[in-house]
Amino acid sequence: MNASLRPINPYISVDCVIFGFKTNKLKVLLIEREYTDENGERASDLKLPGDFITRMEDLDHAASRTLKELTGLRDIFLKQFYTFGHPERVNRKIDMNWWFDTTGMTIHRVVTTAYFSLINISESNEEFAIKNNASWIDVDQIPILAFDHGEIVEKGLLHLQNALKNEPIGFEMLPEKFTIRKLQTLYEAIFNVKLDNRNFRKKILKAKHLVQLDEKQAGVAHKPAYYYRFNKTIYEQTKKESLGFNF
Amino acid sequence: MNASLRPINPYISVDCVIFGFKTNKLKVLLIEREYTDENGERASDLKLPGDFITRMEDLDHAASRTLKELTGLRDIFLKQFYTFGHPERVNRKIDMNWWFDTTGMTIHRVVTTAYFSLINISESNEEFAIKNNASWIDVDQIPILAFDHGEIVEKGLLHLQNALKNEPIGFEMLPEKFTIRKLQTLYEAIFNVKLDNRNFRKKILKAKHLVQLDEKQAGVAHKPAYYYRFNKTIYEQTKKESLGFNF
DNA sequence: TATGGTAAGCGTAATTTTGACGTTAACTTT
DNA sequence: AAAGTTAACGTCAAAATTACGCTTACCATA
Repeated sequence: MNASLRPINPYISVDCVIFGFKTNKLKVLLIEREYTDENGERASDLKLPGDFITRMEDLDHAASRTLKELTGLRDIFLKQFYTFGHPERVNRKIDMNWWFDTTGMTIHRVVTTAYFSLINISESNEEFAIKNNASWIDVDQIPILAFDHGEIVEKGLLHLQNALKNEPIGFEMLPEKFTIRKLQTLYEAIFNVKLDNRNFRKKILKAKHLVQLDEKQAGVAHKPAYYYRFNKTIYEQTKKESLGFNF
Repeated sequence: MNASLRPINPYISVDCVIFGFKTNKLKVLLIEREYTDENGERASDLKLPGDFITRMEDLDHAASRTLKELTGLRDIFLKQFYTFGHPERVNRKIDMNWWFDTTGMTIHRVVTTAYFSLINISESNEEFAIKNNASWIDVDQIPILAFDHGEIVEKGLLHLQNALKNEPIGFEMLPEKFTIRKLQTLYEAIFNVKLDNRNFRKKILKAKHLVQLDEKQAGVAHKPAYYYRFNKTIYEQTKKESLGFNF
């Protein structure tokens, strides 16, 4: 993170709103940031994973680099959603100071391009994240964040919802094999609604891209559910270009 | 446009994909750019309206400023859709030279945030645009453009289509008063499909936000159509948060 | 003045989709 | 063995979609 080691472009950064699903809740991965407050005392708050881009680096590359450094993961779902460029978006003393501390440069203004990412939280990548002072915070328990990151998370959630309405990307936050019910609770968490399990099943299976496996749940105190897997090939072949207007 | 006159931020620019509707075709407003080619001869091609942001300027502000300078219009539909930041996105000699000529600076790399805008082409704003060497080009007749602007237009069209599926913004490209059929041809042009007039009417009028006026068409060789107007208040009150998944 | 062409605007009828809910099956826990 | 839970199947009415038929009101031309 020390800019003196790398030739950064101090005008442009990327920030990642990384979503995950744990204990049936939608979570965001946030990093603890330590800084010196106005009384000269050490304090901490939370920020989004992000970084300045380097001199000749693509935005997408900077985002996936950030993700990799934080989680150890490659090739995960990552989509640009908005660029925040208000000249006063970062104007608090503690934020300016933190930039100076981490880059060694006096930075006045940064335009940041935000990405959202979907991750299947696993033990290994969670441990990896914890080592980097990151932790999964419930989306509706997010405290005041550093910079304008609260606004970015909010907008990111809206974009996630919109994306999920138009393409089946929910499975990106689940293990390879998952039950229909698990997918349903994921949708419920993201849209903050209750859905009817029978109708959800009907609707999601009508599209053919979820294939049932032979394997069932085990050890559950009820009729065990079959596991399913997303099949990208089927999805590509069967997706219809619906021209249905929603207004 | 000469940077020596204004304190620009030479790292970040905005570009506007300005859509309009003329003779039942979807058009994009492009500017003729003159440059000196590799043989030292004057040549010209087309580019998107855009500009570097100034030192303390918001991205949205830069975009609407660009729009105002080009069309004379204020308060028109304008929405950010994507930021292009590939380090090699501008690497042709003629493009680099053109930057040098217009800014007086040697510029290596620019990240640009793209907006799309919807305009009701009128005589007055078209004249205004022509004075600035701009002209309305049919979306499926677009030649090779300067910089990576071809790619930007393409992505802009996809975002326009997506936006139009989720909110009734088509009227932004029509006069205050318009017929249902005109709106239909607009949808047909944007999505490049044929629609059934009876079903389109049914669907669009089911939402209550288009209100019929007393005025009819005149001078047409068929039953004259009533004019309609978009009513924002009704739209805000009646829009429903549809949670319908499209996949 | 009559006739033909055209799009407006009304309607109908079959099909598909949605939403609410009933029911049995298959597992664990007590 | 009984109770509790969710899976997975099915039913039914209402709503939305889709494909059309038809009459109306205008202009153009004969």
